[in-house]
Amino acid sequence: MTLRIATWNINSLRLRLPRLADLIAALAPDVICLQETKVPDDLFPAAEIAALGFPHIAHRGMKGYNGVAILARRPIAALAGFPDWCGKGDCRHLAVRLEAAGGPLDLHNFYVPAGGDIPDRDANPKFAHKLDFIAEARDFFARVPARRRTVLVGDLNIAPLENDVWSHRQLLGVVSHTPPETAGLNAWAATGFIDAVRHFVPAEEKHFTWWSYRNRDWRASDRGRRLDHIWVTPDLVPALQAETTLKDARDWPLASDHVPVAVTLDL
DNA sequence: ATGGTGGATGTTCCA
Repeated sequence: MTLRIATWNINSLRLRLPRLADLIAALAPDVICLQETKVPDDLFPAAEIAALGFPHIAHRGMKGYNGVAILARRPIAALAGFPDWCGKGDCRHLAVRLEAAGGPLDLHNFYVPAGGDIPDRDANPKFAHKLDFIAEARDFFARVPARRRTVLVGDLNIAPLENDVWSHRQLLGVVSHTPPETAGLNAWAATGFIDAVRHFVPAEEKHFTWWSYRNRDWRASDRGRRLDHIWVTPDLVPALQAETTLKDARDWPLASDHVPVAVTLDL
């Protein structure tokens, strides 16, 4: 069986519900992980999403900011027992178990703090929060030494490789590509994950998933970053079939500043 | 060095 998992920072689920239908039409995913839903749980548009073919939903939202959701065509079971990351009560993580050929598969959906503008943990509490968050995530995942059948996706808000940003040299001091962030993200991944997108796209190629709203012509200037990621445990690498980064979504009407990313697993 | 845009909110915060 094939399982296609998509991740997208939708930047307001209620505003961009029509774009969710576009994503489904374009990628035909089995599971969709969303970040920045910006919708409290009691206002979650579950019926509308069920009507799009995704009746199985896990969501965790709050008013105005953050918020994550996992939408599935087939049943999912929410997983519990995770930290309240950094003790903030934020809605930045959800995990579910999917039934799949060969046994269940765990799926984590993360929205890592953006980290503010100043890349200094003493001057900027948001940057400290970001570094602490990824360190706590690293420590949590390190507790299981040989994790299996696990997929981790999300807006991780860090572009770890030189070609994950439009200019490595110019972004070394910009939050999302600074050495403490990329080292922190690499340490998290090193607890037992493979970068599934770079499995398909050579590290020598520039590859982005986000382009700022503040560029007049995002495609021409192409000052992008790869902030959205899909990781899999090594036992799933032989199942990796394909990767799609839906760059055209950046030109959709009322676009998000992030585009959807998907991988297909043949399980 | 600066400011540029967008979403949710409410007279500003977050990205």
